[in-house]
Order: sequence, then structure tokens, then C-alpha cells
Amino acid sequence: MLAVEALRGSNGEDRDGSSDNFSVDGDFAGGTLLEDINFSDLFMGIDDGDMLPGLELDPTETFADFSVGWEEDLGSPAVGEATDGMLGGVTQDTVVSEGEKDLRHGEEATSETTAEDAAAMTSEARSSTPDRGRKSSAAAAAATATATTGSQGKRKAKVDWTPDLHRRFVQAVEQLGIDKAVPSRILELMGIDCLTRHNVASHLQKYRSHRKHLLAREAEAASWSRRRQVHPTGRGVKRVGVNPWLASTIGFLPPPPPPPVQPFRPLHVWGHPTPEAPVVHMWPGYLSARSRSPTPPWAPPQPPLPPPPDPSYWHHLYQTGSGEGWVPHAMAKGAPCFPQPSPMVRFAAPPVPGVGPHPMYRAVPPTMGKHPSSQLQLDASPSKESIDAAIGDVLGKPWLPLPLGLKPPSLEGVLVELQRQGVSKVP
DNA sequence: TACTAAATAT
DNA sequence: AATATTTAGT
Repeated sequence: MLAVEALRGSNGEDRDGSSDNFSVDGDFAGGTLLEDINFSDLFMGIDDGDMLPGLELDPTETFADFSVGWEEDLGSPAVGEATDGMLGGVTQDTVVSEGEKDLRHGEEATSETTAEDAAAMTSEARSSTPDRGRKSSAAAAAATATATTGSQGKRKAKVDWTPDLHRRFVQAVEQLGIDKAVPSRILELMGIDCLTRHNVASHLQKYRSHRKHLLAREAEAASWSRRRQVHPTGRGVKRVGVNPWLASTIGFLPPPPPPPVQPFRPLHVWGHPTPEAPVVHMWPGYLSARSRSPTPPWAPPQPPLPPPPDPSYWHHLYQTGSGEGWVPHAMAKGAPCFPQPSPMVRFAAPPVPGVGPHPMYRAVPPTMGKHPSSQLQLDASPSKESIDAAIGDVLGKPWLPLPLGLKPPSLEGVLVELQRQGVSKVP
């Protein structure tokens, strides 16, 4: 029996109100913003050649699994070109696969063979388990595990930590700082609604594990290399493959770099800014006032935080036509995760455009109409570039917000930041 | 509750 | 074997 593959995300148990939507690279869907995207700015210093073939999803698998969602949304040639240009054809990989459609099973489908069962069956049930109604090993295990709780045990579908997804993850981790990178905040920064905190926590665990291991190896190699400088042996240098968890510069040589001056310098992870091209500018306000991002020593000084925007005002910016919040109804019903259309937020042009921070920059309510050239539109699920443009325009200098795949809460961060920079809202 | 580490599952 | 989820401890 063929398992039903769907694009929708996990239940998102711990993510209130945003359980089933997905807004990764939402701007790619419409393609309207693509022309403005400067892909070279996307990931500074990143050579996508670093990508590990081994880590990439099997395209066949990927598109087989996600065909439903992507056929519609990435069908346009323009989009295809753009995405190919950017991520070497793995743009779509930020999709989370879900081997089950447990949404509708939540409580009601306690009875028969669920999709999950079917999926699990494919691997096991056919071998033994005579009684058909019997749960698969996974289901059984889950059931056993949750027997005490009495809840319906369902093993969640695995999340494909694709290169792009992983990159977002690492980006978030780096932005937070390795010591302050906790699942909830990482998730927040990643802005990917299909992920749950547990997903991130799991990945974080693995990330830390790998990192620790690799750091240990690096240290060992360093000492070894030092020793070797004193007592050259002439032996060959051990080579290791590129590791996605660590730098693309993995070799044991050259000798160890000078001791870091910062308490934490993001490990150079594949697909991320190189030490030579560090993050130029963090986005402090992005992280909300309650705990702004730790300012790295190499980051510019941060001005004081502004008072938070009026939530009631900004809230409607996130509303969709359905009037049920920004999450399209279809998604709430468990539709596959896919880039979603969203309302626009416009930023009126400053009296003196392009010249430094302008206190009179204004945000105006969403509008779907075409924007005059004098105005800059910011999608509610804005691309990094469009936000860059918005803030950069305000500040009159390049700006690099880290998170990709922004979603409304992130947009709020954007707005907070803009307001902090002197943007005022239109009554 | 959230985070983390360990145990399991695929 | 690698990597994800689940469980359990703090």
C-alpha cells in the first residue's frame, strides 16, 4: 500500500495558531518579488558549491513527495529559473514532508487503519503481523509509549532537514549565539511554521553533538599539527570530507587559527557566511524587545529599543482575505505547506529618498494594488531582499536581516525594527 | 513549561 | 549507519 504523502506540516502541537501553515520563501510563490531579488546577497560569502550532494534530497523523492504543493506554486518558469539560480535547484527543499495526514485523525480517527498505519505497514506489517487491524511497529510503539497517557500514539512524520532548511537552522543558531540558541528561539527565527519545537530541538541536539565532535577533532588535529611542526613526520595530511555541520574548510591544515577574540564566533558551517564574510549586521529588533539578540563584538552598536508597536494595529496586517488570521483557511485544514499569498505592507517613500535614515518613513495598511514607483512594497511574508530593501532604504545603507522564510511574526519584527529606525505608522 | 540527553524508530 | 522522533529527567 502506498503511503499518502502530503505537504502539510506537522501538527505543531506547541505552536498555537500557526499549526499548519508554511511560509518558507513565500515570495517565491507569486514570483512578483523575484525580479527584485539579488540572489548574490542572499547568503554572503556562500558558495553553493559547498553543498553536499550527499545531503541533498533525492530530487525524485523530493518532488514526488511534494509534487502536490510545488507543481502549483513553482510551476512558472520565472520562478524556476530564479530558484535554480539561487540554490542550485534545491530551493524547494525547505519543504517538510509528512508521511501522514494526522490532522483529521487527531481525535476522531482512533479506529481504523490510518494513513500512518498504511505508511508504517509498508515497511513492516507485510512481513509478519497477520492481523490486519493490528498497529504497525511504529504505531504500536507509539501506542505503548503513550499507553499511560491515554492519548493516541502517532509517530510524527520525519522532517527532511534539507540543506536549505539546515542552513536556516544554522543561521538562526549563529544569530542567537551558540549558547543562547534554544529550540524555541531558533524556531522563531527560522520562521518555518511546519517545524515544531521538537523538530528543532532534535536537530539542535544533533547539531551540538556534531559540533562538539568536530570541535574535538579540530582541536586534536590542531595539536597534532602543532606537534608536527615541531616534529615533522612527513606523513600525509588526513583529509576529511566536507561536513555540513561544520565548515566547508574542514581540512586539518592549515594550522589552527589564532585564538578567537570573541566568546563565540559562529562556527563556519556549510552554507553560511564565512569567517571572512561575517554577518555584517544583525537585526536586533527582530528578536523582539524581551530579549534582543546578543550583539556580537563585530556587529555595529545598537540603538535603544523603541516601544513596541501597537499590536492591535499591526495585527490586521496579518489578516488574509479569509479573515481568520494570516493563515489561509486551506492550510488550517491541513493543506500542504506551500508558499502563501499575503497582504502587502507599503512603506511610503521618504521626502528625500535614498538619503540616510528618514524619520518620516511611514508604514501604511496593506494594499494589493500595484505600487507606485515612489513606494516600496513589503510583502507580509516578505522576502529577505524586500525587507533588506525596505530597511536599507530607510537607513540608507545595506542591511542584512538574517532570517529567511519570514512569516508574520517576523514581519512584526520587521516593523518593529523599522519603527525603531524612525518609521512611523500611518493613522 | 522548556530544554536536554538518552532511548527508539526508520 | 545515519538521522529523525519520542521519552524521560532536570
